Amino acid sequence: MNAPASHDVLTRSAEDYLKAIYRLSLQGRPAGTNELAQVLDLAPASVSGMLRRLADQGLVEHAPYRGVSLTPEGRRVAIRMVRRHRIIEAYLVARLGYSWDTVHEEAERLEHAVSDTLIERMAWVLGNPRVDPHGDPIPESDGTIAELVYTPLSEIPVGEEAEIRRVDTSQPEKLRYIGASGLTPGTRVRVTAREPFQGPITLRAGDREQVIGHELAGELLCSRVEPGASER
Amino acid sequence: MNAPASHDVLTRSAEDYLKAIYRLSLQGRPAGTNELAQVLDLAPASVSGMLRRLADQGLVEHAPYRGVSLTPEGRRVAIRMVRRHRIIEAYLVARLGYSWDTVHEEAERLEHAVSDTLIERMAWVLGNPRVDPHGDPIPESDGTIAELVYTPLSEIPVGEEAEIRRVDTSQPEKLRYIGASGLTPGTRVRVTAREPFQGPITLRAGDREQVIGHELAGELLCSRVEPGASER
DNA sequence: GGGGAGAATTAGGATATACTAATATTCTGG
DNA sequence: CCAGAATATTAGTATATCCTAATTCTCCCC
Repeated sequence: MNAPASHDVLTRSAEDYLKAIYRLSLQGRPAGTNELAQVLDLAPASVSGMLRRLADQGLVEHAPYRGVSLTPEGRRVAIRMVRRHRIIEAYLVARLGYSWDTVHEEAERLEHAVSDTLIERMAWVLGNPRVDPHGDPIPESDGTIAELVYTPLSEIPVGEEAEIRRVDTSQPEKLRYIGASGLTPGTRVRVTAREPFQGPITLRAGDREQVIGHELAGELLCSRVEPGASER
Repeated sequence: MNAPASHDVLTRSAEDYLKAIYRLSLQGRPAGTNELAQVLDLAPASVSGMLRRLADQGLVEHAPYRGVSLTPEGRRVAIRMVRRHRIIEAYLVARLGYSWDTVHEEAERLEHAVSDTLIERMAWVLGNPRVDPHGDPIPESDGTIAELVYTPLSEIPVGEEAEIRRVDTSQPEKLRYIGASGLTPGTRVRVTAREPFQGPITLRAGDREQVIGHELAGELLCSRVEPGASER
């Protein structure tokens, strides 16, 4: 499938570091040590140590005191992990009755243990889905990933309609709340009001009106719907 | 489900040791260090060390120079691992197109990573199967396991009929050969000849006649079929 | 019942990963 | 342009697991 790749085998830890660095790199700048430590829930000193080892293996580029970024090889590994994670999530929800707020944790462990074969079979059984249950894009097995640019619901102008495409959190409580509010990917909403200074946003989905906080709205990524047109 | 249990969490290694000790204990005597080392593919010295640690944790009873056996707690863990392993095998074969000669390896890794929830969902989706694809019994979630006593095909008298119930190997090549020969669990065979001195055994399955070695026949576990009666 | 053979253990080291505490570097505001 | 804050690294340990080599124990045979 993929992984024509390299050397020996990576440890779980190494895989987690690479995935975290990948995610932080999406912000457009190298990832910082403290930042990584926070995401991985480790002491910064531990991160420093691991970064050196990853650099020795050619997986990251580490300029001390300057941050880390992935080498092409490290990026390949990271994207492979992301593919695994999201396919697992999609599979567990579609075939084993998982809810979208509980899959993350399970996938977090399984992604390190499954074979490439199993991943490809899960993907095949599901018809090679392009997104996971949260709307996150699933990288292709060749490493291609379509990181689509969506607009946070918090930035949709009042009066406009938008379709929720992706929910950018993995916190179970948040996901449960969002799910209970019916704001899952695929839902169309119209912003009917917005209070200034990061204030709450009022929206209408179908015939249901509700108010959500600005921060939460920032995690609901949408595509705008041209009035009377089909978008995407 | 199960695991109302104990202390912290066990490492993969510890789980593997316990499973191996459990398997060896089925022979009716405590497991030896070298024996374990061989099964686990480790140096005997490493096993000695781990046994002490497992004993400290109350999972095994280790009389130095005398062998190890499981404590009730250790046995609980071991059986839990066996349940996981077998449910995973059953699921992969039933739902993801795995063949019986490739599941073992995948299950060997997954059994350490899946949650109890996932295991129970897989079991549920399959209708709580009682055996895995090799005919090995799946322990109940409460730890009950029916280790049925079967007769090796190598001991079925000439002329008698038997039903293959369980195939006692995890070697992929062997399993492929057995599968290709049609000697899977559920198959009925009649022993038509047997050469002395561990010689080959001739058998008829349906209208197909074949000869298999004595050792292989010892790994095909059968229930004898009373002529003209339904057995079990 | 003394020697071995074989089985098992201990001694001493290596690797991978994490931690805390101490130190070094970089940035930033006055 | 420098002092303190923020950020990051190094030093020194700890744990878990494995290894090889050396030692100890058990058992059985002559």
